[in-house]
Amino acid sequence: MMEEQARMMQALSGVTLAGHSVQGGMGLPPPHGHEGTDGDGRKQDIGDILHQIMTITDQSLDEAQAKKHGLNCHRMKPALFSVLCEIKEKTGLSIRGAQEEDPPDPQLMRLDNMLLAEGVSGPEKGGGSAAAAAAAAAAGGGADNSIEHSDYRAKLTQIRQIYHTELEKYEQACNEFTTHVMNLLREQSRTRPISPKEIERMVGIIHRKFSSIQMQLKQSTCEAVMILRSRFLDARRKRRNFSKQATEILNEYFYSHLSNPYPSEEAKEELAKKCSITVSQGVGTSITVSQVSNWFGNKRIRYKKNIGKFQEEANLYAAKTAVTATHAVAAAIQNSQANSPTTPNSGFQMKDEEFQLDSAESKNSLLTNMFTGSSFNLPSSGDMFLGMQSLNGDPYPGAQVGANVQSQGDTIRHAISQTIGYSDGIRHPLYSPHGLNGNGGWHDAPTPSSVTSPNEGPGSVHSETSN
DNA sequence: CCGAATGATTTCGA
DNA sequence: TCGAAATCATTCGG
Repeated sequence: MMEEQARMMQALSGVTLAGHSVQGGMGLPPPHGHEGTDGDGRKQDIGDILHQIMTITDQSLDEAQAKKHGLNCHRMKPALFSVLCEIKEKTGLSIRGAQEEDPPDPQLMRLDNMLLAEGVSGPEKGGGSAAAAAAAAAAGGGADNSIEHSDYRAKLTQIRQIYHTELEKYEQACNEFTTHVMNLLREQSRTRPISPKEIERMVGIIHRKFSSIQMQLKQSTCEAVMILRSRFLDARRKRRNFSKQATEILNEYFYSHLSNPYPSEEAKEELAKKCSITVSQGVGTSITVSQVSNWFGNKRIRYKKNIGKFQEEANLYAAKTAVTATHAVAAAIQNSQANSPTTPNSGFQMKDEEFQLDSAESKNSLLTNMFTGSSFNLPSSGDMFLGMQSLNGDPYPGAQVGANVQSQGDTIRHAISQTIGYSDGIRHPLYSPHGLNGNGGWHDAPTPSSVTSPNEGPGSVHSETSN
Protein backbone atom coordinates (compact mmCIF):
# COMPACT_ATOMS: atom_id res chain seq x y z
CA MET A 1 0.00 0.00 0.00
CA MET A 2 2.42 2.60 1.15
CA GLU A 3 5.06 1.01 -0.85
CA GLU A 4 3.01 1.35 -3.99
CA GLN A 5 2.33 4.92 -3.26
CA ALA A 6 5.97 5.55 -2.71
CA ARG A 7 6.87 3.90 -5.93
CA MET A 8 4.41 5.98 -7.81
CA MET A 9 5.64 9.13 -6.23
CA GLN A 10 9.07 8.18 -7.15
CA ALA A 11 8.12 7.53 -10.68
CA LEU A 12 6.33 10.79 -10.98
CA SER A 13 9.14 12.73 -9.51
CA GLY A 14 11.44 10.97 -11.84
CA VAL A 15 9.56 12.40 -14.74
CA THR A 16 9.20 15.89 -13.57
CA LEU A 17 12.52 16.40 -12.03
CA ALA A 18 14.87 14.31 -13.95
CA GLY A 19 13.23 14.52 -17.30
CA HIS A 20 15.02 12.22 -19.58
CA SER A 21 18.19 12.47 -17.73
CA VAL A 22 17.41 9.05 -16.60
CA GLN A 23 19.31 6.55 -18.56
CA GLY A 24 17.95 3.18 -18.70
CA GLY A 25 20.15 0.28 -18.04
CA MET A 26 20.19 -0.18 -21.75
CA GLY A 27 18.25 -3.27 -21.57
CA LEU A 28 16.36 -1.99 -24.51
CA PRO A 29 18.11 0.32 -26.83
CA PRO A 30 15.88 2.69 -28.68
CA PRO A 31 15.19 1.47 -32.16
CA HIS A 32 16.06 4.75 -33.70
CA GLY A 33 19.22 5.88 -32.25
CA HIS A 34 18.67 9.55 -32.76
CA GLU A 35 17.65 11.65 -29.89
CA GLY A 36 16.66 14.62 -31.91
CA THR A 37 13.57 16.54 -31.14
CA ASP A 38 12.21 15.78 -27.82
CA GLY A 39 8.63 15.15 -28.76
CA ASP A 40 9.34 12.99 -31.72
CA GLY A 41 11.72 10.76 -29.91
CA ARG A 42 9.39 10.39 -27.02
CA LYS A 43 6.53 9.54 -29.29
CA GLN A 44 8.58 6.96 -30.97
CA ASP A 45 9.75 5.52 -27.75
CA ILE A 46 6.33 5.41 -26.26
CA GLY A 47 4.94 3.79 -29.35
CA ASP A 48 7.66 1.29 -29.12
CA ILE A 49 7.02 0.57 -25.50
CA LEU A 50 3.34 0.22 -26.08
CA HIS A 51 4.00 -2.12 -28.90
CA GLN A 52 6.19 -4.22 -26.76
CA ILE A 53 3.65 -4.27 -24.04
CA MET A 54 1.04 -5.38 -26.48
CA THR A 55 3.15 -8.12 -27.89
CA ILE A 56 4.53 -9.28 -24.63
CA THR A 57 2.12 -12.14 -24.47
CA ASP A 58 3.36 -13.52 -27.74
CA GLN A 59 6.76 -14.14 -26.38
CA SER A 60 8.17 -16.85 -24.32
CA LEU A 61 8.28 -16.44 -20.59
CA ASP A 62 12.00 -15.81 -20.29
CA GLU A 63 11.98 -13.51 -23.20
CA ALA A 64 9.02 -11.68 -21.80
CA GLN A 65 10.66 -11.43 -18.45
CA ALA A 66 13.67 -9.94 -20.04
CA LYS A 67 11.60 -7.53 -22.04
CA LYS A 68 9.72 -6.58 -19.00
CA HIS A 69 12.82 -5.84 -17.17
CA GLY A 70 13.94 -3.85 -20.14
CA LEU A 71 10.78 -1.90 -20.18
CA ASN A 72 10.99 -1.20 -16.54
CA CYS A 73 14.41 0.15 -16.94
CA HIS A 74 13.72 1.99 -20.09
CA ARG A 75 14.61 5.55 -19.86
CA MET A 76 11.30 6.62 -21.29
CA LYS A 77 9.33 4.67 -18.85
CA PRO A 78 8.80 7.44 -16.35
CA ALA A 79 7.59 9.64 -19.14
CA LEU A 80 5.12 7.09 -20.28
CA PHE A 81 4.06 6.62 -16.71
CA SER A 82 3.36 10.25 -16.27
CA VAL A 83 1.51 10.43 -19.53
CA LEU A 84 -0.63 7.55 -18.50
CA CYS A 85 -1.25 9.23 -15.19
CA GLU A 86 -2.34 12.34 -16.94
CA ILE A 87 -4.60 10.50 -19.30
CA LYS A 88 -6.10 8.66 -16.48
CA GLU A 89 -6.77 11.76 -14.54
CA LYS A 90 -8.25 13.53 -17.52
CA THR A 91 -10.53 10.74 -18.54
CA GLY A 92 -11.66 10.38 -14.99
CA LEU A 93 -11.03 6.73 -15.05
CA SER A 94 -9.98 6.77 -11.49
CA ILE A 95 -12.15 5.26 -8.90
CA ARG A 96 -15.44 6.91 -8.48
CA GLY A 97 -17.53 6.51 -5.43
CA ALA A 98 -16.34 3.47 -3.68
CA GLN A 99 -19.67 1.86 -3.18
CA GLU A 100 -18.07 -1.38 -2.23
CA GLU A 101 -20.82 -2.25 0.18
CA ASP A 102 -22.72 -4.39 -2.23
CA PRO A 103 -26.20 -4.74 -0.90
CA PRO A 104 -26.93 -8.37 -0.08
CA ASP A 105 -28.52 -9.69 -3.19
CA PRO A 106 -32.04 -10.71 -2.25
CA GLN A 107 -31.99 -13.53 -4.70
CA LEU A 108 -28.75 -14.84 -3.33
CA MET A 109 -30.17 -14.64 0.14
CA ARG A 110 -33.21 -16.50 -0.98
CA LEU A 111 -31.09 -19.22 -2.47
CA ASP A 112 -28.95 -19.38 0.62
CA ASN A 113 -31.94 -19.68 2.82
CA MET A 114 -33.43 -22.35 0.67
CA LEU A 115 -30.24 -24.35 0.63
CA LEU A 116 -30.00 -23.99 4.34
CA ALA A 117 -33.58 -25.08 4.78
CA GLU A 118 -33.11 -28.05 2.53
CA GLY A 119 -30.05 -29.05 4.49
CA VAL A 120 -27.73 -28.72 1.55
CA SER A 121 -25.64 -26.01 3.06
CA GLY A 122 -25.35 -25.53 6.77
CA PRO A 123 -23.95 -27.87 9.36
CA GLU A 124 -23.15 -31.37 8.35
CA LYS A 125 -25.37 -33.73 10.18
CA GLY A 126 -24.93 -37.39 10.67
CA GLY A 127 -21.89 -37.40 8.50
CA GLY A 128 -22.41 -39.44 5.40
CA SER A 129 -25.36 -40.69 3.51
CA ALA A 130 -25.51 -43.97 5.33
CA ALA A 131 -25.74 -42.32 8.69
CA ALA A 132 -28.28 -39.86 7.42
CA ALA A 133 -30.38 -42.60 5.93
CA ALA A 134 -30.12 -44.64 9.06
CA ALA A 135 -31.07 -41.68 11.16
CA ALA A 136 -34.01 -41.00 8.90
CA ALA A 137 -35.12 -44.60 9.04
CA ALA A 138 -34.52 -45.34 12.68
CA ALA A 139 -34.79 -42.10 14.59
CA GLY A 140 -37.73 -40.92 12.57
CA GLY A 141 -40.24 -41.49 15.28
CA GLY A 142 -43.01 -40.14 13.16
CA ALA A 143 -41.24 -36.83 13.16
CA ASP A 144 -40.99 -36.46 9.43
CA ASN A 145 -43.82 -38.27 7.89
CA SER A 146 -43.64 -36.15 4.77
CA ILE A 147 -40.43 -37.44 3.37
CA GLU A 148 -39.04 -40.51 4.91
CA HIS A 149 -37.46 -41.90 1.83
CA SER A 150 -33.94 -42.86 2.49
CA ASP A 151 -33.58 -42.57 -1.25
CA TYR A 152 -34.38 -38.96 -0.97
CA ARG A 153 -31.84 -38.56 1.78
CA ALA A 154 -29.20 -40.29 -0.21
CA LYS A 155 -29.85 -38.15 -3.24
CA LEU A 156 -29.87 -35.05 -1.14
CA THR A 157 -26.57 -36.01 0.37
CA GLN A 158 -25.22 -36.54 -3.09
CA ILE A 159 -26.34 -33.12 -4.13
CA ARG A 160 -24.90 -31.71 -0.99
CA GLN A 161 -21.55 -33.28 -1.60
CA ILE A 162 -21.39 -32.06 -5.13
CA TYR A 163 -22.40 -28.65 -4.00
CA HIS A 164 -19.72 -28.48 -1.40
CA THR A 165 -16.94 -29.73 -3.60
CA GLU A 166 -17.95 -27.34 -6.32
CA LEU A 167 -18.18 -24.50 -3.91
CA GLU A 168 -14.77 -25.28 -2.59
CA LYS A 169 -13.40 -25.48 -6.08
CA TYR A 170 -14.87 -22.13 -6.91
CA GLU A 171 -13.52 -20.60 -3.79
CA GLN A 172 -10.10 -21.95 -4.46
CA ALA A 173 -10.19 -20.79 -8.02
CA CYS A 174 -11.37 -17.41 -6.88
CA ASN A 175 -8.54 -17.08 -4.44
CA GLU A 176 -6.01 -18.22 -6.94
CA PHE A 177 -7.29 -15.91 -9.54
CA THR A 178 -7.43 -13.03 -7.14
CA THR A 179 -3.89 -13.44 -6.01
CA HIS A 180 -2.82 -13.87 -9.57
CA VAL A 181 -4.53 -10.71 -10.65
CA MET A 182 -3.19 -8.86 -7.68
CA ASN A 183 0.31 -9.91 -8.46
CA LEU A 184 -0.20 -8.98 -12.03
CA LEU A 185 -1.52 -5.58 -11.13
CA ARG A 186 1.25 -4.98 -8.69
CA GLU A 187 3.67 -5.88 -11.35
CA GLN A 188 1.96 -3.63 -13.83
CA SER A 189 1.75 -0.82 -11.39
CA ARG A 190 5.36 -0.29 -12.13
CA THR A 191 4.65 0.51 -15.72
CA ARG A 192 1.29 2.13 -15.43
CA PRO A 193 -0.46 3.96 -12.68
CA ILE A 194 -2.48 1.62 -10.59
CA SER A 195 -3.47 2.65 -7.16
CA PRO A 196 -3.99 0.10 -4.45
CA LYS A 197 -7.58 1.21 -4.34
CA GLU A 198 -7.93 0.08 -7.89
CA ILE A 199 -6.45 -3.24 -7.09
CA GLU A 200 -8.91 -3.55 -4.31
CA ARG A 201 -11.64 -2.64 -6.64
CA MET A 202 -10.51 -5.17 -9.14
CA VAL A 203 -10.46 -7.78 -6.43
CA GLY A 204 -13.97 -6.78 -5.57
CA ILE A 205 -15.01 -7.17 -9.18
CA ILE A 206 -13.43 -10.58 -9.34
CA HIS A 207 -15.15 -11.61 -6.20
CA ARG A 208 -18.43 -10.43 -7.52
CA LYS A 209 -17.89 -12.35 -10.72
CA PHE A 210 -17.08 -15.44 -8.79
CA SER A 211 -19.97 -14.99 -6.48
CA SER A 212 -22.23 -14.72 -9.47
CA ILE A 213 -20.81 -18.00 -10.59
CA GLN A 214 -21.45 -19.31 -7.10
CA MET A 215 -24.95 -18.07 -7.36
CA GLN A 216 -25.36 -20.07 -10.50
CA LEU A 217 -24.08 -23.06 -8.63
CA LYS A 218 -26.50 -22.39 -5.82
CA GLN A 219 -29.28 -21.87 -8.24
CA SER A 220 -28.66 -25.09 -10.03
CA THR A 221 -28.33 -26.87 -6.72
CA CYS A 222 -31.64 -25.45 -5.68
CA GLU A 223 -33.11 -26.57 -8.93
CA ALA A 224 -31.73 -30.03 -8.41
CA VAL A 225 -33.23 -30.15 -4.95
CA MET A 226 -36.55 -28.93 -6.22
CA ILE A 227 -36.54 -31.47 -8.98
CA LEU A 228 -35.65 -34.16 -6.50
CA ARG A 229 -38.40 -32.98 -4.24
CA SER A 230 -40.99 -32.79 -6.94
CA ARG A 231 -39.93 -36.16 -8.20
CA PHE A 232 -40.64 -37.64 -4.83
CA LEU A 233 -43.73 -35.61 -4.33
CA ASP A 234 -44.94 -36.47 -7.77
CA ALA A 235 -44.10 -40.03 -7.15
CA ARG A 236 -46.71 -39.83 -4.48
CA ARG A 237 -49.20 -37.72 -6.29
CA LYS A 238 -48.86 -39.45 -9.60
CA ARG A 239 -49.27 -42.72 -7.96
CA ARG A 240 -48.18 -46.04 -9.24
CA ASN A 241 -50.04 -49.12 -8.30
CA PHE A 242 -48.25 -51.37 -5.94
CA SER A 243 -46.79 -54.48 -7.33
CA LYS A 244 -48.69 -57.70 -7.27
CA GLN A 245 -46.48 -59.11 -4.57
CA ALA A 246 -46.80 -56.08 -2.37
CA THR A 247 -50.56 -56.14 -2.63
CA GLU A 248 -50.49 -59.79 -1.89
CA ILE A 249 -48.49 -59.31 1.26
CA LEU A 250 -50.71 -56.54 2.43
CA ASN A 251 -53.84 -58.49 1.65
CA GLU A 252 -52.48 -61.48 3.42
CA TYR A 253 -51.93 -59.46 6.51
CA PHE A 254 -55.26 -57.76 6.22
CA TYR A 255 -57.26 -60.91 5.89
CA SER A 256 -55.33 -62.80 8.47
CA HIS A 257 -55.92 -59.97 10.91
CA LEU A 258 -59.41 -59.29 9.77
CA SER A 259 -60.73 -59.09 13.26
CA ASN A 260 -58.39 -56.26 13.97
CA PRO A 261 -56.78 -54.97 10.81
CA TYR A 262 -54.77 -52.27 12.49
CA PRO A 263 -51.12 -53.09 12.17
CA SER A 264 -48.90 -51.58 14.78
CA GLU A 265 -46.13 -49.27 13.83
CA GLU A 266 -43.69 -52.13 13.91
CA ALA A 267 -45.96 -54.29 11.86
CA LYS A 268 -46.32 -51.52 9.34
CA GLU A 269 -42.62 -51.16 9.13
CA GLU A 270 -42.22 -54.83 8.66
CA LEU A 271 -44.85 -54.91 5.99
CA ALA A 272 -43.28 -51.98 4.25
CA LYS A 273 -39.97 -53.71 4.33
CA LYS A 274 -41.39 -56.96 3.14
CA CYS A 275 -43.17 -55.27 0.31
CA SER A 276 -40.18 -53.35 -0.83
CA ILE A 277 -38.09 -56.45 -0.68
CA THR A 278 -40.48 -58.50 -2.65
CA VAL A 279 -40.92 -55.67 -5.00
CA SER A 280 -37.23 -55.27 -5.54
CA GLN A 281 -37.59 -56.11 -9.18
CA GLY A 282 -39.34 -52.84 -9.63
CA VAL A 283 -36.58 -50.31 -9.37
CA GLY A 284 -37.21 -47.53 -6.94
CA THR A 285 -40.48 -48.84 -5.67
CA SER A 286 -40.08 -49.05 -1.99
CA ILE A 287 -43.18 -48.81 0.08
CA THR A 288 -43.16 -46.57 3.06
CA VAL A 289 -44.88 -46.91 6.37
CA SER A 290 -47.33 -44.18 5.53
CA GLN A 291 -48.16 -45.95 2.34
CA VAL A 292 -48.92 -49.02 4.36
CA SER A 293 -51.10 -46.90 6.57
CA ASN A 294 -52.85 -45.49 3.56
CA TRP A 295 -53.34 -48.90 2.17
CA PHE A 296 -54.89 -50.23 5.35
CA GLY A 297 -57.02 -47.16 5.70
CA ASN A 298 -58.32 -47.57 2.20
CA LYS A 299 -58.69 -51.27 2.60
CA ARG A 300 -60.62 -51.07 5.81
CA ILE A 301 -63.02 -48.51 4.55
CA ARG A 302 -63.54 -50.21 1.24
CA TYR A 303 -63.87 -53.58 2.74
CA LYS A 304 -66.39 -52.39 5.21
CA LYS A 305 -68.30 -50.50 2.59
CA ASN A 306 -68.80 -53.45 0.39
CA ILE A 307 -67.83 -56.63 2.05
CA GLY A 308 -69.38 -58.74 -0.65
CA LYS A 309 -67.09 -57.42 -3.26
CA PHE A 310 -64.15 -58.57 -1.24
CA GLN A 311 -65.58 -61.91 -0.42
CA GLU A 312 -63.75 -63.71 -3.10
CA GLU A 313 -60.55 -62.04 -2.20
CA ALA A 314 -61.11 -62.80 1.44
CA ASN A 315 -61.65 -66.41 0.59
CA LEU A 316 -58.56 -66.48 -1.48
CA TYR A 317 -56.28 -65.00 1.11
CA ALA A 318 -57.92 -66.76 3.98
CA ALA A 319 -57.45 -69.95 2.11
CA LYS A 320 -53.90 -69.06 1.49
CA THR A 321 -53.20 -68.59 5.14
CA ALA A 322 -55.43 -71.38 6.23
CA VAL A 323 -53.92 -73.95 3.97
CA THR A 324 -51.67 -75.09 6.70
CA ALA A 325 -54.40 -75.03 9.28
CA THR A 326 -56.68 -77.97 9.03
CA HIS A 327 -57.81 -80.32 6.38
CA ALA A 328 -61.28 -80.12 7.65
CA VAL A 329 -61.37 -76.40 7.08
CA ALA A 330 -59.92 -76.78 3.66
CA ALA A 331 -62.55 -79.25 2.74
CA ALA A 332 -65.21 -76.96 4.05
CA ILE A 333 -63.85 -74.21 1.91
CA GLN A 334 -64.23 -76.22 -1.20
CA ASN A 335 -67.64 -77.24 -0.20
CA SER A 336 -68.92 -73.80 0.41
CA GLN A 337 -67.20 -72.41 -2.59
CA ALA A 338 -69.22 -74.76 -4.64
CA ASN A 339 -72.30 -73.37 -3.01
CA SER A 340 -71.59 -69.72 -3.16
CA PRO A 341 -72.01 -67.76 -6.36
CA THR A 342 -68.48 -67.14 -7.40
CA THR A 343 -69.25 -66.02 -10.90
CA PRO A 344 -70.29 -62.42 -10.71
CA ASN A 345 -72.46 -62.62 -13.80
CA SER A 346 -75.91 -63.28 -12.60
CA GLY A 347 -75.18 -63.00 -8.96
CA PHE A 348 -73.56 -59.68 -9.13
CA GLN A 349 -76.53 -57.45 -9.46
CA MET A 350 -78.46 -59.13 -6.81
CA LYS A 351 -75.48 -59.18 -4.60
CA ASP A 352 -74.97 -55.54 -5.08
CA GLU A 353 -78.47 -54.71 -4.16
CA GLU A 354 -78.21 -56.84 -1.16
CA PHE A 355 -75.13 -55.01 -0.12
CA GLN A 356 -76.86 -51.76 -0.42
CA LEU A 357 -79.59 -53.10 1.71
CA ASP A 358 -77.09 -54.53 4.05
CA SER A 359 -75.14 -51.42 4.51
CA ALA A 360 -78.23 -49.36 4.99
CA GLU A 361 -79.47 -51.85 7.42
CA SER A 362 -76.19 -51.78 9.16
CA LYS A 363 -76.40 -48.08 9.67
CA ASN A 364 -79.93 -48.31 10.80
CA SER A 365 -79.11 -51.06 13.13
CA LEU A 366 -76.36 -49.03 14.55
CA LEU A 367 -78.77 -46.27 15.28
CA THR A 368 -81.42 -48.51 16.66
CA ASN A 369 -78.89 -50.21 18.77
CA MET A 370 -77.81 -46.98 20.15
CA PHE A 371 -81.33 -46.05 20.93
CA THR A 372 -82.69 -49.30 22.10
CA GLY A 373 -79.59 -50.87 23.43
CA SER A 374 -80.82 -54.07 21.95
CA SER A 375 -78.68 -57.09 22.37
CA PHE A 376 -79.89 -58.42 19.06
CA ASN A 377 -77.45 -56.34 17.21
CA LEU A 378 -75.93 -58.26 14.41
CA PRO A 379 -78.12 -57.84 11.42
CA SER A 380 -75.54 -56.72 8.97
CA SER A 381 -73.50 -59.17 7.08
CA GLY A 382 -70.34 -57.46 8.15
CA ASP A 383 -71.15 -57.97 11.73
CA MET A 384 -72.16 -61.44 11.04
CA PHE A 385 -68.99 -62.15 9.30
CA LEU A 386 -66.91 -60.62 11.97
CA GLY A 387 -68.82 -62.39 14.57
CA MET A 388 -68.27 -65.72 13.03
CA GLN A 389 -64.73 -64.98 12.31
CA SER A 390 -64.08 -64.02 15.84
CA LEU A 391 -66.01 -66.91 17.04
CA ASN A 392 -63.86 -69.55 15.62
CA GLY A 393 -60.73 -67.48 15.34
CA ASP A 394 -60.29 -68.52 11.77
CA PRO A 395 -60.91 -65.85 9.23
CA TYR A 396 -61.76 -68.11 6.45
CA PRO A 397 -64.89 -69.84 7.66
CA GLY A 398 -66.05 -66.51 8.90
CA ALA A 399 -65.78 -65.15 5.43
CA GLN A 400 -67.77 -68.02 4.16
CA VAL A 401 -70.42 -67.30 6.65
CA GLY A 402 -70.61 -63.79 5.44
CA ALA A 403 -70.92 -64.86 1.87
CA ASN A 404 -73.56 -67.33 2.61
CA VAL A 405 -75.51 -64.94 4.65
CA GLN A 406 -75.53 -62.48 1.88
CA SER A 407 -76.34 -64.81 -0.88
CA GLN A 408 -79.03 -66.65 0.92
CA GLY A 409 -82.29 -65.71 2.29
CA ASP A 410 -83.75 -64.41 5.44
CA THR A 411 -84.16 -67.80 6.96
CA ILE A 412 -80.51 -68.39 7.13
CA ARG A 413 -79.97 -64.90 8.23
CA HIS A 414 -82.44 -65.30 10.94
CA ALA A 415 -80.97 -68.55 12.05
CA ILE A 416 -77.54 -67.13 12.18
CA SER A 417 -78.70 -64.04 13.86
CA GLN A 418 -80.16 -66.18 16.49
CA THR A 419 -77.00 -68.10 16.85
CA ILE A 420 -74.97 -64.99 17.07
CA GLY A 421 -77.43 -63.42 19.33
CA TYR A 422 -77.17 -66.22 21.73
CA SER A 423 -73.49 -66.24 21.56
CA ASP A 424 -73.39 -62.55 21.95
CA GLY A 425 -75.55 -62.75 24.95
CA ILE A 426 -73.42 -65.41 26.47
CA ARG A 427 -70.26 -63.57 25.57
CA HIS A 428 -68.21 -66.52 24.81
CA PRO A 429 -64.65 -65.76 25.89
CA LEU A 430 -63.31 -66.97 22.61
CA TYR A 431 -64.53 -64.13 20.50
CA SER A 432 -65.52 -61.45 22.86
CA PRO A 433 -62.17 -59.71 22.98
CA HIS A 434 -61.98 -59.29 19.25
CA GLY A 435 -63.05 -56.59 16.93
CA LEU A 436 -66.65 -57.42 17.07
CA ASN A 437 -68.46 -55.16 19.40
CA GLY A 438 -71.91 -55.27 18.11
CA ASN A 439 -72.03 -52.19 15.97
CA GLY A 440 -69.93 -53.16 13.02
CA GLY A 441 -66.89 -51.15 13.99
CA TRP A 442 -63.36 -52.27 14.16
CA HIS A 443 -62.21 -49.13 15.63
CA ASP A 444 -62.94 -49.62 19.28
CA ALA A 445 -61.52 -53.07 19.39
CA PRO A 446 -59.15 -53.46 22.29
CA THR A 447 -56.48 -54.51 19.83
CA PRO A 448 -54.96 -57.52 21.46
CA SER A 449 -53.01 -57.85 18.23
CA SER A 450 -55.38 -60.67 17.51
CA VAL A 451 -54.61 -64.22 16.73
CA THR A 452 -52.26 -64.43 13.84
CA SER A 453 -52.34 -68.10 13.25
CA PRO A 454 -55.73 -69.52 12.54
CA ASN A 455 -56.38 -71.82 15.36
CA GLU A 456 -58.57 -74.81 15.10
CA GLY A 457 -61.96 -73.36 14.65
CA PRO A 458 -65.01 -75.37 15.43
CA GLY A 459 -65.97 -76.61 12.06
CA SER A 460 -69.44 -77.24 13.27
CA VAL A 461 -70.20 -73.59 13.11
CA HIS A 462 -69.26 -73.45 9.54
CA SER A 463 -71.14 -76.47 8.45
CA GLU A 464 -74.08 -75.32 10.43
CA THR A 465 -74.24 -71.99 8.73
CA SER A 466 -73.76 -73.35 5.29
CA ASN A 467 -76.75 -75.54 5.65
C1' DC B 1 -62.49 -44.09 -24.29
C1' DC B 2 -65.05 -45.51 -20.20
C1' DG B 3 -65.56 -47.11 -15.77
C1' DA B 4 -63.67 -49.73 -12.06
C1' DA B 5 -59.75 -50.03 -9.12
C1' DT B 6 -56.68 -47.87 -6.31
C1' DG B 7 -53.23 -44.89 -4.05
C1' DA B 8 -53.13 -40.32 -2.01
C1' DT B 9 -55.11 -36.35 0.13
C1' DT B 10 -58.42 -33.80 2.72
C1' DT B 11 -61.74 -33.22 6.25
C1' DC B 12 -63.54 -34.12 10.54
C1' DG B 13 -64.06 -36.02 15.10
C1' DA B 14 -62.42 -38.02 19.35
C1' DT C 1 -52.38 -37.76 16.29
C1' DC C 2 -54.87 -41.50 14.45
C1' DG C 3 -58.57 -43.36 11.96
C1' DA C 4 -63.05 -42.98 9.30
C1' DA C 5 -65.08 -41.13 5.52
C1' DA C 6 -65.23 -38.50 1.45
C1' DT C 7 -62.94 -37.10 -2.37
C1' DC C 8 -59.33 -36.44 -5.77
C1' DA C 9 -56.39 -38.13 -9.34
C1' DT C 10 -54.33 -41.54 -11.70
C1' DT C 11 -53.89 -46.27 -13.56
C1' DC C 12 -55.54 -50.16 -15.85
C1' DG C 13 -58.37 -53.46 -18.27
C1' DG C 14 -61.91 -54.20 -21.56
